[in-house]
Amino acid sequence: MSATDPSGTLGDTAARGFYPEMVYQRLRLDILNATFEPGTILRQQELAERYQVSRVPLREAMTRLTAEGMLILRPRRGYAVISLEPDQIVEVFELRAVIEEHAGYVAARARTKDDVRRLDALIVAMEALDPASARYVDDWSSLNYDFHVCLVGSTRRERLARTAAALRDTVEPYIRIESRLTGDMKHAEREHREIAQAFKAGDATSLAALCRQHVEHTAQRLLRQIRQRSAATSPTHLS
Amino acid sequence: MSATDPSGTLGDTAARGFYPEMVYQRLRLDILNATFEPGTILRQQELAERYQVSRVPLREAMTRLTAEGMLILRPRRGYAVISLEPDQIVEVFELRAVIEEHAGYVAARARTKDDVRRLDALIVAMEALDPASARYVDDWSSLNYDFHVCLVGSTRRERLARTAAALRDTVEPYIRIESRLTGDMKHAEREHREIAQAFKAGDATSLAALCRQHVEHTAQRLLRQIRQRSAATSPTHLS
DNA sequence: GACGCCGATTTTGAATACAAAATTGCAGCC
DNA sequence: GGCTGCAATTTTGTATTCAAAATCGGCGTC
Repeated sequence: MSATDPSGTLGDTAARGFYPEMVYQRLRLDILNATFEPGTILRQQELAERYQVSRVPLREAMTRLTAEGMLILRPRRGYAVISLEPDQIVEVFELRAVIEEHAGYVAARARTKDDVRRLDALIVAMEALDPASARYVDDWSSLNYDFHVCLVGSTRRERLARTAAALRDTVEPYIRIESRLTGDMKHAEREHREIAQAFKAGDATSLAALCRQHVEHTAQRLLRQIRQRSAATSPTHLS
Repeated sequence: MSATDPSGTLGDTAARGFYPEMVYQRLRLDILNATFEPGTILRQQELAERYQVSRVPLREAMTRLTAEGMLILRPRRGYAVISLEPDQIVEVFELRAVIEEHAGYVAARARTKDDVRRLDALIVAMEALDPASARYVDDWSSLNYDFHVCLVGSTRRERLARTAAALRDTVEPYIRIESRLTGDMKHAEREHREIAQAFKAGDATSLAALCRQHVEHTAQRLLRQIRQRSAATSPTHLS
């Protein structure tokens, strides 16, 4: 799976100058970063100009993102960034828990020395970031994303990696939005170190459990934040 | 999730006369039925004529199927029906085992009386088919497909259903090809009855285990057939 | 006889053009 | 004041068109 094709949907060619792929990558990042917030309706003309292509390759990228669950299409109305209710976020995390537990189990057995080095390097990079920097949360999120890619990629199972990525992508905007508000990455970093340890040791049972817990804890933190914030935003009926 | 939108990728509208959706449905069935066998290169002009649309909506359908893993795109070369090595088939079934076990657990708790009736009806319909009929395997496969849709649909979890469907779809052509060769559906029918029983009883633990086993057994039967057949086809090196 | 090169043909990718549906804004009415 | 209906505008979906890349086939050469 090449670096420019994280979802592994293309064949073997490098696909230089293949517009749909490039637009897909850029639009995908814009959604993950919540540059286009959940619920945003995406005007085709506008986006085509943003990415400097015609509507044709743009629509191909949107179709792909729709199939992956990051966009929703209402025919003749347009595409919109998927907006998830708390219930749906829970659903995605439950599925992720099941799948990434499995991924952890497989990864502990299939991983190479190189995988171990890469994962460690990512942890070092994350912990080396300056929490006071303006880009802190975004940089951290990007590395954290790579951390998960590295982990499931170590399974050497294309389909598993794709499935896990698609699910992660749908909740990633929510995680980033809340991360920006809290700025607290320490909980995740502790869990990452535990995961890296079991990963290096090749302890499949432990790694599976840790991966599941990591997903569950992430869900818990996220949902707590969302509920707190929605309680604060809508003053409820007792004004 | 509407009957015309099994993958749940569209919004709420009925999408009348929306070509990409129609073409998607038809092409998808043609792949599931192995009308286009794994590895087949799909010529766009030819297919557009087959489905009576221009290449534009056809390509949209193909993009979607590519994202779902049923096609593969090699840019500037064309789309082809995905062709899986035995290893990859194993991978998909392992993932399915994990996911459908989870689905069984959830379904046993979320299912309605109507779901139970529908599942039972499907079993009755399957067992009522005439094994001597020319259409037997195809009709049975179609009902079997609905059986699984009903089961995971009973979880009321869109995302889970979509994920499970996408994985099933990639191996379905192989199952149908082998089913046509053997014509033996009895093993699956016995397992279906056990599943329906736990489903009706709402026994989450049993249903989860049965779903996992059903997937595993299907994989075992399929792979045994494939290996037998490939051994018979290629006479190996000892001529 | 096999291999490689070069032109003709096919096929895909992308832009443009057009048609149809949805949205917007405004006027008139209750 | 708010609602309804209609026209103008916008926006999407689809066909057509064109350009570029890949494939195919024949020819010559080794």
